[in-house]
Amino acid sequence: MTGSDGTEGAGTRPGGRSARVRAAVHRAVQDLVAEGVRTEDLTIPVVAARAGVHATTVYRRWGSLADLLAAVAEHRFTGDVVVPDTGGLVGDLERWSTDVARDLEDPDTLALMRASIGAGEAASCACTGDRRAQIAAILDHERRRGGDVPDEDAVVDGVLAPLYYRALFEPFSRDDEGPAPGERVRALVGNVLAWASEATGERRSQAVSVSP
Amino acid sequence: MTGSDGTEGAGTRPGGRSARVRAAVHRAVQDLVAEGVRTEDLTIPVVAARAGVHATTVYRRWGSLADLLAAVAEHRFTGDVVVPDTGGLVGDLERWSTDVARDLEDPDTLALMRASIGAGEAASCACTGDRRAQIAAILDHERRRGGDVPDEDAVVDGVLAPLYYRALFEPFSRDDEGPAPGERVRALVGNVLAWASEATGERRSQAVSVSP
DNA sequence: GTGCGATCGCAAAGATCGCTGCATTAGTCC
DNA sequence: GGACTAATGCAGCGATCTTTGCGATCGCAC
Repeated sequence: MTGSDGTEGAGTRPGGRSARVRAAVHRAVQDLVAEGVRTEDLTIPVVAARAGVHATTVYRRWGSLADLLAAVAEHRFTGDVVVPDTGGLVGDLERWSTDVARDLEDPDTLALMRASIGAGEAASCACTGDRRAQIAAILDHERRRGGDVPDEDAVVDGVLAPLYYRALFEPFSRDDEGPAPGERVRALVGNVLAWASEATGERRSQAVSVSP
Repeated sequence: MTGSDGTEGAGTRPGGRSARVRAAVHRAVQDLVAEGVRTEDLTIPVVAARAGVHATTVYRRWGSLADLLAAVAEHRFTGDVVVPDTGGLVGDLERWSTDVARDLEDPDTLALMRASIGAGEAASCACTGDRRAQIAAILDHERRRGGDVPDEDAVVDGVLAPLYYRALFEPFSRDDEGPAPGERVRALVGNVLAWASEATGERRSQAVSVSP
């Protein structure tokens, strides 16, 4: 899911040891966060010790914990979901949304997201990774098939936002009552597509397209 | 939910000085966060100094910064929005959503929310305050008027979630292009009500009610 | 008004963090 | 294979945080 293990390969010397250190530190952050280490106890010396790396290295390469978390979040939330191609828009969106929802169900992922959000705006924005790009790709597929597609922002508002909201602010209702995850995702996708097909006529840019 | 100024109102002595200290500390946290103090620089001694209170007091009463932030967030995000009564469901929802959106536009509020989310699950959930209760109240008003109302979860998914998502993960698009805040809110509310009126018949519990 | 107990301020000690020189290792280029 | 240089390890320092014990203050009940 994470592809290769190093993310900022653009450095001047991305060779063997640097990549190993980076991977170890990233892994350490994810492990610690997953183990439920409180945000205030998650400090650079702790991360360094877990990674088997000297704390100085972490200070020099990432500077602050916020930057480190941002890097880890960006590395974690990009490229982990492959854009599906089931042959139809409904299938693509449902499959993709299910993948996203499953990702957000993971307590480790959620913990990393919380920590990143707390670290600041940059790390926060990194949590959505390339979700918009994935949506755009799915819509483009369908558009090339000649189908009518909803607005990208409509998908963000109608599918992505509810998934993230529930994951963040109502995590308790995960295994309580309520519809199964798959069913919930299908309902959300269905609603978005219903607006779209309904608004192909006049009020497309009025009721559905609610953003840039 | 505690009504008075203190969050842990169940204490043994909620009297004058304790209340003053609590208010001063809460105020200090909000002020510091509003001033853009980085999360890693927001420490208990700093808060105490700003509040004109000894750090020991803060340590003893709140223990950790996470708990303090959780208390402040809960205090901040409850009771700040009065449920409107404009005489109709559309007006009520639009007015309430606009209030919520305006609240989320405030950088201070946003920063506090970020810090709280980073502080843990409890503080995170406190950020939504009694939003669900407010929605339920609005829907109840309309129900008593005899009107058809959408599901509470439909409003959460269709209005609340998009507002929170944008505020958290795409704060940059605040004053860029795109529709005015009011227009955006109206579009979201319009969509939710469109599903509802459309689903009054058969598929109410299928397409609209996507959760418990 | 008086007594009790919770709460707060104060000062000092212990612990941890974050940073800065210097020596060493290990990629990378020729 | 050899030289060059980025990247890491190491030790130590100052600053800050966090805790602890004690006296003083203030709110509450009688």
